[in-house]
Amino acid sequence: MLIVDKTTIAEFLIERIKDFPKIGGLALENYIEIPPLEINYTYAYPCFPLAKIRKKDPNLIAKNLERELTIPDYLDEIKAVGPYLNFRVKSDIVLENIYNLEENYGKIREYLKKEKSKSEKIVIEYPSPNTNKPLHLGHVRNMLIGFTLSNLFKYKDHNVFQVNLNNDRGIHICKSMLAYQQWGNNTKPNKKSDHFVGDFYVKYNQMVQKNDKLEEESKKILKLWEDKDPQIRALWRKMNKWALDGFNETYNKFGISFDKVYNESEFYWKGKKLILKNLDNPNIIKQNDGAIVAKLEAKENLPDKILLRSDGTSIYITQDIYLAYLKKQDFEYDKSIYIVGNEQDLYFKQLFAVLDMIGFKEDKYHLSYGMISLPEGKMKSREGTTVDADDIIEEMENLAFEEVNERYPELSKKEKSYRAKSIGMAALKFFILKYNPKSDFIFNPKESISFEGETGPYIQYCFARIQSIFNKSEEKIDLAINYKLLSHEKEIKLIKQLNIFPEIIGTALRIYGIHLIPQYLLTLCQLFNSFYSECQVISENRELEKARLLLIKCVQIVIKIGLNILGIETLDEM
RNA sequence: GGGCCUAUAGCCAAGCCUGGAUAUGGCGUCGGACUUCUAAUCCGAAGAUCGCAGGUUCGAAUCCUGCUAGGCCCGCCA
Repeated sequence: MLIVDKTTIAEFLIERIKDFPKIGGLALENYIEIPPLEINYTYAYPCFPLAKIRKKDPNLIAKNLERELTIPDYLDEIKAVGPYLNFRVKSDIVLENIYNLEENYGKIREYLKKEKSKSEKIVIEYPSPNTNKPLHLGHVRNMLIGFTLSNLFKYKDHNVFQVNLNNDRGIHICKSMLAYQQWGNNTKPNKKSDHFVGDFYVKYNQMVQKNDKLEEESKKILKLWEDKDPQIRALWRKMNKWALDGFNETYNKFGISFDKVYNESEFYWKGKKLILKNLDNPNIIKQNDGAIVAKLEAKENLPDKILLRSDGTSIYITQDIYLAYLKKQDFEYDKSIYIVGNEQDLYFKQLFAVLDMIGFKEDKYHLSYGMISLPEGKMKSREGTTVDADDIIEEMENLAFEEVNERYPELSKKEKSYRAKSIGMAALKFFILKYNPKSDFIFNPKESISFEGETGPYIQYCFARIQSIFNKSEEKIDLAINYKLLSHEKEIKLIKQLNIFPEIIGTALRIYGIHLIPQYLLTLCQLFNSFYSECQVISENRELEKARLLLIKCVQIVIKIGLNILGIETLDEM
């Protein structure tokens, strides 16, 4: 087995071109690019830098290189096109690699070189909800990013620990509690229990408009809570359980589980000691009013940050500092990742700066994702104008059920709802994951719930179509094919796309760009569908059929790897 | 007042890290393809001053500067 990627091509060129321009510090792979889709070559070397050195026309240099270079056995062709030197990798190599490695194909470089890019311990913290209201679309994005990133690290053989932090105390919780005390009549949930709790949070915010005394009342409850008033604590435990029970149901729907769940209420005061211990640090100062502040302005060019209130009590960052140590102690991690929205960008810069300042120089990363808003504007949980996580799942599944029902009315109800669940979740997950996590986007409920175009079901459909061909074909799939037969333009494009999959996986991990995987799958499936409509697989020509079967088998393998990482199921029929 | 982010066809996005081939898809619009492996599909057409103005470069959507518009954030909330 042999790997041919950008690095391979760059190594090949560097060995043979004496004046190959080595621009400082770049990784080898950066000299080579993947040509645009319409160019039927796998890799390209642009000759402009050489042209500069040699003071010659890049077109001419490309032509000369084409003549001078002996084609290595892993390439079909080296071809000068304008100022570009293009390379085409042999189909045999690509298809054999995929067929032999199967689910491991996406990590072929590590696999073959056995350079065992050492397995790291990685802690990923998400979605860290407040326990006073149900999960909404923002949490859905958070969960999908966290889950997918975890899968991606796991796929690359890292040791991933998923942890969740329940923000289960504080004034916002007390507001829901107050509303329940006032208007709840001590009733039990008559609906999904976190929704039941959330209704009281909305109720509070409605009522506080008319009666601003409620504000004070909720502060009283907070005080009572902190004084460990038994009745308030009992109410708090009861409502928190309702909220968390509801969350767990939703986590289950997404297939998410955690290695450890932290509750803010169990340690929020513990950071205090840590801060006080660092008072000898010249940048951590006790002000005249007693508050402790981290001076970040001079050194870090960040606003100063209060670490402890003037009355000595802790604030949010106090416990986050403690939690950083706690996670290190619990997992001995190499890297700690926080999945948190971009409205907290500054907060995390400050948190990390403070941690560095007090000697906690661990590898920390804030994966900051953009907000989802609705066509009419921002979602506000206070006003209950959010897109609810459970509702959107249900809506997607219902619509998928209708679609399945329309196409295959004769199927059993059980089979219909099995497919509907799978397709509905695929649509929801893919819709959110195909966007760059860093950018904001607008969720238009009417247009978003679609099973056509750039969607999860489109990818699933592709998989099922391939499966259906396997069911019909009498030929055996194996590597004993005539690779020369795969010469149709659509086939060449497909093989080119298959070849770059491991590099996509590598880049996605390096830049935390998990959207690269859905984007890649879309292109792959578009190419497949285009191939499908032009090239008949099952055929009188047995040799051709065998060749094409192997090709689409490889497509199916890669789709499966990709969807697995996204937490999307494949269906053999749909 | 300061900081960060964003701006790509009617709409939604990819591409920006690492400058390179005619700016890539989808939705919508118009036209076409099911007696052939699943039409949740495919093919074709129309549709882009890549926010504006400069700069760097052989070459800029991509890098730099300024400007405009929008979003988010800015010491005792979480």
